[in-house]
Amino acid sequence: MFIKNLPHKTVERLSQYRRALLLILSKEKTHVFSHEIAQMLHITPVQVRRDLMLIGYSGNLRKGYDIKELIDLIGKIIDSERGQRVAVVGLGNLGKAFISYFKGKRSKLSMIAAFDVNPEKINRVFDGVPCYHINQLPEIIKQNNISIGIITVPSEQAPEIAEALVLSGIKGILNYTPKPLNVPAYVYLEEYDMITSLEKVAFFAKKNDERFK
Amino acid sequence: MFIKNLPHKTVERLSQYRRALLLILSKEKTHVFSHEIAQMLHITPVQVRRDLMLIGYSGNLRKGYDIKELIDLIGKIIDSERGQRVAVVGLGNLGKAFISYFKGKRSKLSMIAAFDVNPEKINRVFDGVPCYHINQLPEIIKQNNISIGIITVPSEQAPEIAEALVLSGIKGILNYTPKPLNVPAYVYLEEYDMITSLEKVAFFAKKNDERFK
DNA sequence: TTTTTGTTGTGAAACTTTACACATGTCCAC
DNA sequence: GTGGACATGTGTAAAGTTTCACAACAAAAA
Ligand SMILES: NC(=O)c1ccc[n+]([C@@H]2O[C@H](COP(=O)([O-])OP(=O)(O)OC[C@H]3O[C@@H](n4cnc5c(N)ncnc54)[C@H](O)[C@@H]3O)[C@@H](O)[C@H]2O)c1
Ligand SMILES: NC(=O)c1ccc[n+]([C@@H]2O[C@H](COP(=O)([O-])OP(=O)(O)OC[C@H]3O[C@@H](n4cnc5c(N)ncnc54)[C@H](O)[C@@H]3O)[C@@H](O)[C@H]2O)c1
Repeated sequence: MFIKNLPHKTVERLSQYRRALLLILSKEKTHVFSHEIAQMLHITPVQVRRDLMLIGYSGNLRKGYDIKELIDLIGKIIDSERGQRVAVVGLGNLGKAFISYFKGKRSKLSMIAAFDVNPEKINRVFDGVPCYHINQLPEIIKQNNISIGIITVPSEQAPEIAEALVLSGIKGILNYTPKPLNVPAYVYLEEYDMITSLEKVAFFAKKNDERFK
Repeated sequence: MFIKNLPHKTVERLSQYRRALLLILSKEKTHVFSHEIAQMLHITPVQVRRDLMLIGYSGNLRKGYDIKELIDLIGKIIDSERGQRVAVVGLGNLGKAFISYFKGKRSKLSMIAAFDVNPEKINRVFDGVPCYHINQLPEIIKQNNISIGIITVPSEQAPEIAEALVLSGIKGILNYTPKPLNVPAYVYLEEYDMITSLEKVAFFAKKNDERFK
Protein backbone atom coordinates (compact mmCIF):
# COMPACT_ATOMS: atom_id res chain seq x y z
CA MET A 1 0.00 0.00 0.00
CA PHE A 2 1.24 3.46 -0.80
CA ILE A 3 0.30 6.78 0.74
CA LYS A 4 1.42 10.00 -0.83
CA ASN A 5 3.81 12.16 1.19
CA LEU A 6 3.61 10.55 4.57
CA PRO A 7 5.49 12.94 6.89
CA HIS A 8 8.91 11.82 8.13
CA LYS A 9 7.83 12.03 11.72
CA THR A 10 4.73 9.98 11.06
CA VAL A 11 6.79 7.21 9.49
CA GLU A 12 8.96 7.14 12.57
CA ARG A 13 5.97 7.03 14.87
CA LEU A 14 4.26 4.29 12.88
CA SER A 15 7.27 2.11 13.56
CA GLN A 16 7.03 3.00 17.23
CA TYR A 17 3.30 2.33 17.33
CA ARG A 18 3.88 -1.09 15.92
CA ARG A 19 6.63 -1.81 18.43
CA ALA A 20 4.40 -0.73 21.30
CA LEU A 21 1.39 -2.64 19.98
CA LEU A 22 3.37 -5.84 19.55
CA LEU A 23 4.43 -5.45 23.16
CA ILE A 24 0.85 -5.32 24.47
CA LEU A 25 -0.68 -7.77 22.01
CA SER A 26 -2.37 -10.59 23.91
CA LYS A 27 -5.45 -12.78 24.01
CA GLU A 28 -7.17 -10.60 26.60
CA LYS A 29 -6.61 -7.22 25.10
CA THR A 30 -7.73 -6.88 21.48
CA HIS A 31 -8.35 -3.14 21.29
CA VAL A 32 -6.54 -0.02 22.32
CA PHE A 33 -7.47 3.66 22.69
CA SER A 34 -5.51 6.53 21.25
CA HIS A 35 -4.70 7.80 24.73
CA GLU A 36 -3.21 4.45 25.67
CA ILE A 37 -0.88 4.45 22.68
CA ALA A 38 -0.10 8.08 23.39
CA GLN A 39 0.89 7.37 26.95
CA MET A 40 3.29 4.64 25.92
CA LEU A 41 5.15 6.95 23.55
CA HIS A 42 4.79 10.11 25.63
CA ILE A 43 2.89 12.00 22.97
CA THR A 44 -0.68 13.33 22.78
CA PRO A 45 -3.73 11.27 21.79
CA VAL A 46 -4.50 13.78 19.03
CA GLN A 47 -1.13 13.08 17.51
CA VAL A 48 -1.91 9.38 17.41
CA ARG A 49 -5.32 9.92 15.85
CA ARG A 50 -3.88 12.30 13.29
CA ASP A 51 -1.29 9.73 12.24
CA LEU A 52 -3.89 7.01 11.96
CA MET A 53 -6.07 9.36 9.96
CA LEU A 54 -3.15 9.90 7.56
CA ILE A 55 -2.88 6.18 6.93
CA GLY A 56 -6.63 5.94 6.58
CA TYR A 57 -7.35 3.77 9.57
CA SER A 58 -10.60 4.08 11.46
CA GLY A 59 -11.11 2.88 14.97
CA ASN A 60 -14.19 1.71 16.75
CA LEU A 61 -15.84 4.59 18.54
CA ARG A 62 -16.43 2.57 21.65
CA LYS A 63 -13.61 0.05 21.72
CA GLY A 64 -10.79 2.04 20.14
CA TYR A 65 -8.44 0.51 17.57
CA ASP A 66 -8.15 -3.17 16.77
CA ILE A 67 -4.57 -3.96 17.71
CA LYS A 68 -4.03 -6.78 15.22
CA GLU A 69 -5.58 -4.88 12.34
CA LEU A 70 -3.50 -1.84 13.10
CA ILE A 71 -0.26 -3.80 13.30
CA ASP A 72 -1.06 -5.35 9.94
CA LEU A 73 -1.96 -2.04 8.34
CA ILE A 74 1.23 -0.38 9.55
CA GLY A 75 3.10 -3.29 8.03
CA LYS A 76 1.35 -2.81 4.72
CA ILE A 77 2.46 0.78 4.67
CA ILE A 78 5.99 0.86 5.99
CA ASP A 79 7.18 -2.59 4.97
CA SER A 80 8.11 -3.43 1.45
CA GLU A 81 5.84 -6.13 0.11
CA ARG A 82 8.72 -8.16 -1.30
CA GLY A 83 10.81 -7.75 1.83
CA GLN A 84 14.20 -6.11 2.19
CA ARG A 85 17.51 -7.64 3.12
CA VAL A 86 19.96 -6.13 5.58
CA ALA A 87 23.66 -6.55 6.37
CA VAL A 88 25.76 -5.38 9.31
CA VAL A 89 29.34 -4.34 8.67
CA GLY A 90 31.52 -4.60 11.79
CA LEU A 91 30.61 -7.29 14.29
CA GLY A 92 31.80 -5.59 17.50
CA ASN A 93 29.77 -4.58 20.53
CA LEU A 94 27.41 -2.45 18.58
CA GLY A 95 26.98 -4.80 15.63
CA LYS A 96 26.26 -7.70 17.97
CA ALA A 97 23.83 -5.61 20.02
CA PHE A 98 21.94 -4.79 16.85
CA ILE A 99 21.78 -8.35 15.61
CA SER A 100 20.70 -9.86 18.91
CA TYR A 101 18.10 -7.14 19.42
CA PHE A 102 16.78 -7.51 15.90
CA LYS A 103 16.53 -11.28 15.99
CA GLY A 104 13.05 -12.56 15.24
CA LYS A 105 11.54 -9.11 15.39
CA ARG A 106 10.49 -8.38 11.80
CA SER A 107 9.37 -10.66 9.03
CA LYS A 108 9.76 -8.24 6.13
CA LEU A 109 13.32 -7.29 7.00
CA SER A 110 15.85 -10.12 6.99
CA MET A 111 19.27 -9.88 8.52
CA ILE A 112 21.26 -11.80 5.93
CA ALA A 113 24.93 -11.22 6.61
CA ALA A 114 27.57 -9.65 8.84
CA PHE A 115 31.07 -8.66 7.74
CA ASP A 116 34.26 -8.28 9.73
CA VAL A 117 38.04 -8.61 9.43
CA ASN A 118 38.64 -10.49 12.67
CA PRO A 119 39.43 -14.15 11.83
CA GLU A 120 37.76 -15.28 15.04
CA LYS A 121 34.45 -13.98 13.80
CA ILE A 122 34.61 -14.87 10.14
CA ASN A 123 32.75 -18.00 9.03
CA ARG A 124 30.88 -18.21 12.29
CA VAL A 125 27.19 -17.63 12.87
CA PHE A 126 25.95 -15.04 15.39
CA ASP A 127 22.32 -15.22 16.43
CA GLY A 128 21.53 -16.86 13.13
CA VAL A 129 23.52 -14.41 11.03
CA PRO A 130 26.63 -15.66 9.18
CA CYS A 131 29.76 -13.51 9.30
CA TYR A 132 31.91 -13.13 6.18
CA HIS A 133 35.25 -11.51 5.47
CA ILE A 134 34.90 -7.90 4.39
CA ASN A 135 36.45 -8.78 1.00
CA GLN A 136 33.38 -10.82 0.19
CA LEU A 137 31.08 -7.88 0.72
CA PRO A 138 30.37 -6.94 -2.92
CA GLU A 139 29.76 -10.53 -3.90
CA ILE A 140 27.45 -11.38 -0.96
CA ILE A 141 25.52 -8.11 -1.20
CA LYS A 142 24.82 -8.60 -4.88
CA GLN A 143 24.09 -12.31 -4.70
CA ASN A 144 21.55 -11.84 -1.94
CA ASN A 145 20.12 -8.61 -3.23
CA ILE A 146 20.82 -6.89 0.09
CA SER A 147 19.54 -3.33 -0.04
CA ILE A 148 20.35 -1.93 3.40
CA GLY A 149 23.68 -1.70 5.19
CA ILE A 150 24.44 -0.89 8.82
CA ILE A 151 27.91 0.48 9.53
CA THR A 152 29.44 -0.38 12.91
CA VAL A 153 33.14 -0.56 12.07
CA PRO A 154 35.81 1.63 13.68
CA SER A 155 35.16 5.12 12.39
CA GLU A 156 38.33 5.41 10.28
CA GLN A 157 37.09 2.56 8.07
CA ALA A 158 33.60 3.97 7.67
CA PRO A 159 34.10 5.94 4.42
CA GLU A 160 35.58 3.03 2.51
CA ILE A 161 32.86 0.71 3.78
CA ALA A 162 30.19 3.18 2.70
CA GLU A 163 31.75 3.39 -0.73
CA ALA A 164 31.87 -0.38 -1.06
CA LEU A 165 28.24 -0.63 -0.03
CA VAL A 166 27.16 1.97 -2.55
CA LEU A 167 29.15 0.35 -5.35
CA SER A 168 27.53 -2.97 -4.51
CA GLY A 169 24.11 -1.45 -5.09
CA ILE A 170 22.84 -0.75 -1.59
CA LYS A 171 19.84 1.62 -1.31
CA GLY A 172 19.99 2.71 2.32
CA ILE A 173 22.68 3.10 4.97
CA LEU A 174 22.40 3.35 8.72
CA ASN A 175 25.67 4.81 9.99
CA TYR A 176 26.66 4.52 13.64
CA THR A 177 30.14 5.95 13.27
CA PRO A 178 30.80 9.64 13.87
CA LYS A 179 32.58 9.94 10.52
CA PRO A 180 30.73 12.08 7.95
CA LEU A 181 29.88 9.99 4.90
CA ASN A 182 29.22 11.01 1.34
CA VAL A 183 26.74 8.97 -0.62
CA PRO A 184 24.80 9.67 -3.80
CA ALA A 185 21.32 11.17 -3.51
CA TYR A 186 19.58 7.92 -4.40
CA VAL A 187 20.97 6.26 -1.27
CA TYR A 188 19.06 7.13 1.89
CA LEU A 189 21.41 7.84 4.77
CA GLU A 190 20.51 7.89 8.44
CA GLU A 191 22.95 8.54 11.26
CA TYR A 192 22.79 8.18 15.00
CA ASP A 193 25.14 9.09 17.80
CA MET A 194 24.69 8.05 21.40
CA ILE A 195 26.74 10.96 22.69
CA THR A 196 24.46 13.43 20.95
CA SER A 197 21.51 11.78 22.70
CA LEU A 198 23.35 11.88 25.99
CA GLU A 199 24.24 15.54 25.57
CA LYS A 200 20.65 16.33 24.76
CA VAL A 201 19.51 14.59 27.93
CA ALA A 202 22.21 16.40 29.89
CA PHE A 203 21.16 19.76 28.50
CA PHE A 204 17.46 19.37 29.16
CA ALA A 205 17.98 17.63 32.49
CA LYS A 206 19.95 20.64 33.64
CA LYS A 207 17.30 22.97 32.26
CA ASN A 208 14.45 21.02 33.90
CA ASP A 209 16.35 21.05 37.13
CA GLU A 210 16.33 24.85 37.17
CA ARG A 211 12.73 25.07 36.06
CA PHE A 212 11.30 22.71 38.67
CA LYS A 213 13.39 24.14 41.50
CA MET B 1 26.14 30.66 29.60
CA PHE B 2 22.40 30.53 29.14
CA ILE B 3 20.33 31.27 26.07
CA LYS B 4 16.59 31.53 26.33
CA ASN B 5 14.55 28.94 24.48
CA LEU B 6 17.13 27.33 22.30
CA PRO B 7 15.16 25.06 19.93
CA HIS B 8 15.40 21.32 20.55
CA LYS B 9 16.75 20.70 17.10
CA THR B 10 19.41 23.34 17.53
CA VAL B 11 20.63 21.75 20.75
CA GLU B 12 20.96 18.46 18.93
CA ARG B 13 22.86 20.05 16.08
CA LEU B 14 25.18 21.96 18.39
CA SER B 15 26.29 18.63 19.79
CA GLN B 16 26.81 17.37 16.25
CA TYR B 17 28.71 20.50 15.23
CA ARG B 18 31.06 20.00 18.13
CA ARG B 19 31.58 16.36 17.27
CA ALA B 20 32.36 17.22 13.67
CA LEU B 21 34.63 20.12 14.62
CA LEU B 22 36.61 18.01 17.06
CA LEU B 23 37.10 15.56 14.24
CA ILE B 24 38.66 18.14 11.90
CA LEU B 25 40.51 20.15 14.52
CA SER B 26 44.19 20.32 13.63
CA LYS B 27 47.19 22.61 13.48
CA GLU B 28 46.76 23.38 9.81
CA LYS B 29 43.09 24.13 9.73
CA THR B 30 41.98 26.78 12.22
CA HIS B 31 38.83 28.06 10.52
CA VAL B 32 35.82 26.54 8.86
CA PHE B 33 33.02 27.82 6.62
CA SER B 34 29.35 27.23 7.21
CA HIS B 35 29.12 25.20 4.02
CA GLU B 36 31.85 22.87 5.23
CA ILE B 37 30.08 22.16 8.49
CA ALA B 38 26.85 21.78 6.54
CA GLN B 39 28.33 19.20 4.20
CA MET B 40 29.56 17.07 7.08
CA LEU B 41 26.09 16.90 8.63
CA HIS B 42 24.12 16.83 5.39
CA ILE B 43 22.25 20.03 6.13
CA THR B 44 22.24 23.48 4.52
CA PRO B 45 24.78 26.24 5.24
CA VAL B 46 21.94 28.60 6.17
CA GLN B 47 20.87 26.18 8.85
CA VAL B 48 24.34 26.26 10.32
CA ARG B 49 24.51 30.04 10.25
CA ARG B 50 21.08 30.34 11.79
CA ASP B 51 22.08 28.06 14.67
CA LEU B 52 25.28 30.01 15.26
CA MET B 53 23.30 33.21 15.15
CA LEU B 54 21.03 31.81 17.87
CA ILE B 55 23.98 31.19 20.14
CA GLY B 56 25.35 34.61 19.31
CA TYR B 57 28.52 33.54 17.55
CA SER B 58 29.98 35.64 14.76
CA GLY B 59 32.38 34.34 12.19
CA ASN B 60 35.02 36.06 10.19
CA LEU B 61 33.63 37.25 6.90
CA ARG B 62 36.59 36.01 4.94
CA LYS B 63 37.93 33.09 6.96
CA GLY B 64 34.75 31.63 8.36
CA TYR B 65 34.42 30.42 11.95
CA ASP B 66 37.28 29.87 14.37
CA ILE B 67 37.06 26.16 15.12
CA LYS B 68 38.52 26.30 18.62
CA GLU B 69 36.43 29.27 19.68
CA LEU B 70 33.31 27.62 18.37
CA ILE B 71 33.98 24.34 20.15
CA ASP B 72 34.47 26.27 23.37
CA LEU B 73 31.35 28.33 22.94
CA ILE B 74 29.21 25.28 22.23
CA GLY B 75 30.62 23.81 25.42
CA LYS B 76 29.70 26.90 27.39
CA ILE B 77 26.14 26.58 26.18
CA ILE B 78 25.29 22.90 26.22
CA ASP B 79 27.57 21.70 28.99
CA SER B 80 26.81 22.31 32.62
CA GLU B 81 29.50 24.44 34.18
CA ARG B 82 29.82 22.19 37.21
CA GLY B 83 29.78 19.02 35.11
CA GLN B 84 27.27 16.17 35.21
CA ARG B 85 27.80 12.59 36.24
CA VAL B 86 26.45 9.61 34.33
CA ALA B 87 25.80 5.93 35.08
CA VAL B 88 25.02 2.98 32.82
CA VAL B 89 22.66 0.30 34.06
CA GLY B 90 23.18 -3.04 32.32
CA LEU B 91 26.68 -3.83 31.13
CA GLY B 92 25.84 -6.01 28.11
CA ASN B 93 26.67 -5.42 24.46
CA LEU B 94 24.98 -2.07 24.35
CA GLY B 95 26.21 -0.80 27.70
CA LYS B 96 29.77 -1.73 26.80
CA ALA B 97 29.46 -0.15 23.38
CA PHE B 98 28.34 3.07 25.02
CA ILE B 99 31.12 3.14 27.59
CA SER B 100 33.90 2.35 25.16
CA TYR B 101 32.59 4.88 22.66
CA PHE B 102 32.20 7.55 25.30
CA LYS B 103 35.62 7.06 26.85
CA GLY B 104 37.71 10.22 26.87
CA LYS B 105 35.27 12.10 24.68
CA ARG B 106 33.77 14.74 27.00
CA SER B 107 35.22 16.57 29.94
CA LYS B 108 32.01 17.94 31.41
CA LEU B 109 30.23 14.60 31.45
CA SER B 110 31.84 11.88 33.56
CA MET B 111 30.96 8.23 33.33
CA ILE B 112 31.09 7.31 37.00
CA ALA B 113 29.52 3.88 37.37
CA ALA B 114 27.98 0.87 35.73
CA PHE B 115 25.54 -1.55 37.35
CA ASP B 116 24.75 -5.18 36.60
CA VAL B 117 23.64 -8.42 38.25
CA ASN B 118 26.14 -10.71 36.60
CA PRO B 119 28.81 -11.69 39.20
CA GLU B 120 31.45 -11.86 36.50
CA LYS B 121 31.04 -8.17 35.81
CA ILE B 122 30.56 -6.83 39.32
CA ASN B 123 33.58 -5.27 41.02
CA ARG B 124 35.50 -5.12 37.79
CA VAL B 125 36.46 -2.04 35.81
CA PHE B 126 35.45 -1.60 32.14
CA ASP B 127 37.21 1.07 30.16
CA GLY B 128 37.82 2.96 33.36
CA VAL B 129 34.28 2.58 34.68
CA PRO B 130 33.68 0.46 37.80
CA CYS B 131 30.76 -1.97 37.80
CA TYR B 132 28.65 -2.39 40.94
CA HIS B 133 25.83 -4.73 41.90
CA ILE B 134 22.44 -3.28 41.08
CA ASN B 135 21.54 -3.29 44.79
CA GLN B 136 24.12 -0.59 45.37
CA LEU B 137 22.50 1.70 42.82
CA PRO B 138 20.72 4.12 45.21
CA GLU B 139 23.75 4.44 47.41
CA ILE B 140 26.27 5.03 44.58
CA ILE B 141 24.00 7.41 42.69
CA LYS B 142 23.43 9.58 45.73
CA GLN B 143 27.01 9.48 47.00
CA ASN B 144 28.40 10.56 43.65
CA ASN B 145 25.63 12.96 42.79
CA ILE B 146 24.98 11.18 39.51
CA SER B 147 22.26 12.98 37.60
CA ILE B 148 21.91 10.98 34.39
CA GLY B 149 21.15 7.30 33.89
CA ILE B 150 21.39 5.15 30.79
CA ILE B 151 19.23 2.04 30.72
CA THR B 152 20.55 -0.96 28.81
CA VAL B 153 19.17 -3.87 30.82
CA PRO B 154 16.85 -6.54 29.40
CA SER B 155 13.59 -4.78 28.69
CA GLU B 156 11.53 -6.56 31.37
CA GLN B 157 13.72 -5.00 34.06
CA ALA B 158 13.56 -1.49 32.61
CA PRO B 159 10.57 -0.13 34.58
CA GLU B 160 11.97 -1.10 37.97
CA ILE B 161 15.39 0.32 37.05
CA ALA B 162 13.78 3.58 35.95
CA GLU B 163 11.91 3.77 39.22
CA ALA B 164 15.06 3.15 41.23
CA LEU B 165 16.89 5.83 39.27
CA VAL B 166 14.14 8.36 39.84
CA LEU B 167 13.94 7.56 43.55
CA SER B 168 17.68 8.03 43.81
CA GLY B 169 17.33 11.55 42.48
CA ILE B 170 18.33 11.24 38.84
CA LYS B 171 17.41 14.17 36.54
CA GLY B 172 17.61 12.62 33.09
CA ILE B 173 17.21 9.13 31.61
CA LEU B 174 18.35 7.74 28.28
CA ASN B 175 16.36 4.57 27.67
CA TYR B 176 17.48 2.02 25.09
CA THR B 177 14.90 -0.61 25.91
CA PRO B 178 11.62 -0.80 23.99
CA LYS B 179 9.64 -0.82 27.24
CA PRO B 180 7.54 2.32 27.79
CA LEU B 181 8.66 4.05 30.98
CA ASN B 182 6.80 6.40 33.26
CA VAL B 183 8.78 9.10 34.98
CA PRO B 184 7.78 12.34 36.66
CA ALA B 185 7.77 15.52 34.58
CA TYR B 186 10.92 16.87 36.19
CA VAL B 187 12.94 13.96 34.80
CA TYR B 188 13.90 14.39 31.16
CA LEU B 189 13.42 11.17 29.24
CA GLU B 190 14.92 10.33 25.86
CA GLU B 191 14.44 7.04 24.05
CA TYR B 192 16.05 5.45 21.05
CA ASP B 193 15.37 2.30 19.10
CA MET B 194 17.65 0.91 16.42
CA ILE B 195 14.81 -0.94 14.74
CA THR B 196 12.86 2.27 14.31
CA SER B 197 15.90 3.78 12.61
CA LEU B 198 16.27 0.71 10.45
CA GLU B 199 12.62 0.77 9.47
CA LYS B 200 12.90 4.42 8.59
CA VAL B 201 15.87 3.70 6.36
CA ALA B 202 14.01 0.77 4.82
CA PHE B 203 10.95 2.90 4.11
CA PHE B 204 12.80 5.79 2.52
CA ALA B 205 15.25 3.53 0.69
CA LYS B 206 12.31 1.82 -0.95
CA LYS B 207 10.73 5.19 -1.71
CA ASN B 208 13.95 6.59 -3.17
CA ASP B 209 14.35 3.50 -5.22
CA GLU B 210 11.04 4.15 -6.96
CA ARG B 211 11.74 7.85 -7.34
CA PHE B 212 15.16 7.49 -8.95
CA LYS B 213 14.15 4.62 -11.23
C1' DT C 1 40.68 52.36 -7.96
C1' DT C 2 37.00 49.67 -9.30
C1' DT C 3 35.03 45.27 -10.03
C1' DT C 4 34.44 40.58 -8.97
C1' DT C 5 34.02 36.82 -5.90
C1' DG C 6 32.51 34.62 -2.02
C1' DT C 7 31.39 34.86 2.52
C1' DT C 8 28.37 36.06 6.90
C1' DG C 9 24.01 37.63 9.18
C1' DT C 10 19.19 38.02 9.17
C1' DG C 11 14.11 39.62 8.21
C1' DA C 12 10.53 37.47 6.29
C1' DA C 13 8.29 33.75 3.87
C1' DA C 14 7.44 28.96 3.44
C1' DC C 15 7.00 24.67 5.06
C1' DT C 16 6.33 21.06 8.60
C1' DT C 17 4.46 19.44 12.70
C1' DT C 18 1.51 19.68 16.66
C1' DA C 19 -2.41 21.11 19.29
C1' DC C 20 -7.05 23.10 19.93
C1' DA C 21 -11.80 22.81 19.63
C1' DC C 22 -15.63 20.67 18.60
C1' DA C 23 -18.97 17.88 15.68
C1' DT C 24 -20.19 13.25 15.66
C1' DG C 25 -21.19 8.70 17.32
C1' DT C 26 -21.90 4.82 20.72
C1' DC C 27 -23.05 2.76 24.81
C1' DC C 28 -24.80 2.66 29.33
C1' DA C 29 -27.51 4.13 33.25
C1' DC C 30 -31.59 5.54 34.61
C1' DG D 1 -35.93 6.73 25.14
C1' DT D 2 -33.11 10.40 27.05
C1' DG D 3 -28.99 12.29 28.95
C1' DG D 4 -24.33 11.73 30.29
C1' DA D 5 -19.75 9.97 29.70
C1' DC D 6 -16.32 9.20 26.70
C1' DA D 7 -14.42 7.93 22.49
C1' DT D 8 -13.03 9.13 17.35
C1' DG D 9 -12.16 12.21 13.25
C1' DT D 10 -10.90 16.51 11.49
C1' DG D 11 -10.92 21.73 10.04
C1' DT D 12 -8.19 25.18 11.49
C1' DA D 13 -4.96 27.65 14.35
C1' DA D 14 -0.60 27.76 16.43
C1' DA D 15 4.03 26.59 17.14
C1' DG D 16 8.27 25.04 15.53
C1' DT D 17 11.68 24.69 11.91
C1' DT D 18 13.87 25.54 7.56
C1' DT D 19 14.71 28.14 3.51
C1' DC D 20 14.75 32.29 0.54
C1' DA D 21 16.59 36.42 -0.68
C1' DC D 22 19.51 39.88 -0.11
C1' DA D 23 22.23 43.56 2.40
C1' DA D 24 26.74 44.12 4.15
C1' DC D 25 31.28 43.45 3.80
C1' DA D 26 36.35 41.90 3.01
C1' DA D 27 39.83 40.44 0.08
C1' DA D 28 41.64 39.54 -4.33
C1' DA D 29 41.76 40.56 -9.12
C1' DA D 30 41.59 43.64 -12.83
N1 LIG E 1 26.81 6.11 17.02
C1 LIG E 1 26.89 5.57 18.21
O1 LIG E 1 26.01 5.78 19.01
C2 LIG E 1 28.04 4.71 18.58
C3 LIG E 1 28.07 4.04 19.80
C4 LIG E 1 29.13 3.18 20.07
C5 LIG E 1 30.14 3.04 19.14
N2 LIG E 1 30.09 3.75 17.99
C6 LIG E 1 31.07 3.59 16.94
O2 LIG E 1 30.69 2.43 16.25
C7 LIG E 1 31.82 1.71 15.85
C8 LIG E 1 31.81 0.33 16.46
O3 LIG E 1 31.77 0.36 17.86
P1 LIG E 1 31.97 -0.96 18.70
O4 LIG E 1 31.89 -0.63 20.13
O5 LIG E 1 31.09 -2.04 18.17
O6 LIG E 1 33.49 -1.27 18.33
P2 LIG E 1 34.21 -2.68 18.27
O7 LIG E 1 35.66 -2.43 18.22
O8 LIG E 1 33.65 -3.56 19.34
O9 LIG E 1 33.74 -3.29 16.88
C9 LIG E 1 34.27 -2.95 15.64
C10 LIG E 1 34.27 -4.18 14.77
O10 LIG E 1 34.61 -3.85 13.42
C11 LIG E 1 35.55 -4.80 12.93
N3 LIG E 1 36.30 -4.18 11.85
C12 LIG E 1 37.42 -3.43 11.90
N4 LIG E 1 37.80 -3.03 10.67
C13 LIG E 1 36.91 -3.56 9.82
C14 LIG E 1 36.75 -3.50 8.42
N5 LIG E 1 37.59 -2.82 7.64
N6 LIG E 1 35.71 -4.14 7.86
C15 LIG E 1 34.85 -4.84 8.62
N7 LIG E 1 34.94 -4.92 9.95
C16 LIG E 1 35.96 -4.29 10.54
C17 LIG E 1 36.37 -5.18 14.12
O11 LIG E 1 36.98 -6.45 13.93
C18 LIG E 1 35.32 -5.22 15.22
O12 LIG E 1 34.71 -6.48 15.31
C19 LIG E 1 33.00 2.57 16.24
O13 LIG E 1 33.30 3.42 15.16
C20 LIG E 1 32.48 3.40 17.37
O14 LIG E 1 33.14 4.62 17.46
C21 LIG E 1 29.05 4.56 17.70
N1 LIG F 1 17.16 0.65 21.62
C1 LIG F 1 17.98 -0.06 20.89
O1 LIG F 1 18.38 0.40 19.84
C2 LIG F 1 18.46 -1.37 21.36
C3 LIG F 1 19.44 -2.06 20.66
C4 LIG F 1 19.91 -3.27 21.17
C5 LIG F 1 19.37 -3.76 22.33
N2 LIG F 1 18.40 -3.08 22.95
C6 LIG F 1 17.85 -3.50 24.23
O2 LIG F 1 18.78 -3.07 25.19
C7 LIG F 1 18.88 -4.00 26.23
C8 LIG F 1 20.30 -4.51 26.35
O3 LIG F 1 20.75 -5.11 25.13
P1 LIG F 1 22.11 -5.89 25.10
O4 LIG F 1 22.34 -6.40 23.76
O5 LIG F 1 23.17 -5.07 25.72
O6 LIG F 1 21.74 -7.11 26.05
P2 LIG F 1 22.71 -7.97 26.97
O7 LIG F 1 21.97 -9.18 27.39
O8 LIG F 1 24.02 -8.12 26.31
O9 LIG F 1 22.95 -7.03 28.25
C9 LIG F 1 22.05 -6.89 29.29
C10 LIG F 1 22.84 -6.73 30.59
O10 LIG F 1 21.98 -6.37 31.65
C11 LIG F 1 22.32 -7.13 32.80
N3 LIG F 1 21.16 -7.20 33.69
C12 LIG F 1 20.13 -8.08 33.67
N4 LIG F 1 19.24 -7.79 34.63
C13 LIG F 1 19.72 -6.71 35.29
C14 LIG F 1 19.26 -5.94 36.38
N5 LIG F 1 18.11 -6.23 37.00
N6 LIG F 1 20.01 -4.91 36.79
C15 LIG F 1 21.16 -4.61 36.18
N7 LIG F 1 21.65 -5.30 35.12
C16 LIG F 1 20.93 -6.33 34.70
C17 LIG F 1 22.77 -8.45 32.27
O11 LIG F 1 23.60 -9.11 33.20
C18 LIG F 1 23.53 -8.03 31.01
O12 LIG F 1 24.88 -7.75 31.30
C19 LIG F 1 17.85 -5.05 25.90
O13 LIG F 1 16.64 -4.69 26.51
C20 LIG F 1 17.69 -4.96 24.42
O14 LIG F 1 16.41 -5.38 24.03
C21 LIG F 1 17.95 -1.90 22.50
